[in-house]
Amino acid sequence: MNIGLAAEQSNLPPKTIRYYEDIDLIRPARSENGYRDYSETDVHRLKFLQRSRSLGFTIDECRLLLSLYEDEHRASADVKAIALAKIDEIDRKLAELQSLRATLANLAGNCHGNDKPNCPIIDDLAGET
Amino acid sequence: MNIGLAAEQSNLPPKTIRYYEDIDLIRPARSENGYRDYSETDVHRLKFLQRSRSLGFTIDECRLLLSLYEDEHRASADVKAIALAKIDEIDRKLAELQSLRATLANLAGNCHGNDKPNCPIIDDLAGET
DNA sequence: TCTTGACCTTCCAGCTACTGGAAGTCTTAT
DNA sequence: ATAAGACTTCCAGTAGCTGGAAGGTCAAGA
Repeated sequence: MNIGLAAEQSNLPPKTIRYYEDIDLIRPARSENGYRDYSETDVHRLKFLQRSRSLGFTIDECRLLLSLYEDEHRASADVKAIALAKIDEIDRKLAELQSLRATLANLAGNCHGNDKPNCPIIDDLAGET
Repeated sequence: MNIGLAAEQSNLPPKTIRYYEDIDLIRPARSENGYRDYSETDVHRLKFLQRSRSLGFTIDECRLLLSLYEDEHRASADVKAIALAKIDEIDRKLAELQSLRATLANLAGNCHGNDKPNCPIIDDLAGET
């Protein structure tokens, strides 16, 4: 099938699919007219990539997951380790965002938000206690 | 003062400070030998940028905040609006990360994590129910 | 048959916010 | 005199696409 249909079925933009080919994540056949020709297997890979990316895995992690996906002798422990590492990463990001949020909420809570220039948010950014 | 000292005082790497000049966030004077020459005011701006960036504001938001910082006739409502918008953005990111985390934790929780190939994480990524 | 429009191709540039490195200049200390 | 260290500019690379230009291909309608 052509890239348009593959895009529709995998829920990925054609541009992204071409990019994935550029970075060797997928290697579709070519029709005689030079068009890319995706097999069902190719579409499975694309869907796998779409889902993996949407769960926050990086391209390199996707590459690894894809190789495990296609390895019949994989150990599920290897897959689980990747997922747990990603959860750790997410937890770190959550903590950071929560801390930022608390700081901003505190600053905004102390700001009158009127037409006067006096502003504790600006004061904080300027390093004034 | 030279860029090294300005870097030390603002807690920003020299490379970053030069980049900020490139994108017109700061315009230091030049000494006769061609070296950048930062005033106390420049350092205040740099510190302001460092703090703003560390709170998650984008460069463009910093540009805006900086203009408010230097505007004696600013309305604190304008500053507060930026902070509240950023909090909203953080909340959206938090929700997304929490959702990702829940999905991954659920998948990992169902995976035996042994040396067998059977793996519900891979199954999910592959779109298999 | 011709044309129009949709789809495909490649290639290049740009996005965010820096960061690394090369090649060369200047200052400072010994 | 020289060597270390700090400074300069410029170019390239990071992640993961996305937009656009210039052109080739294909199917349908007048």
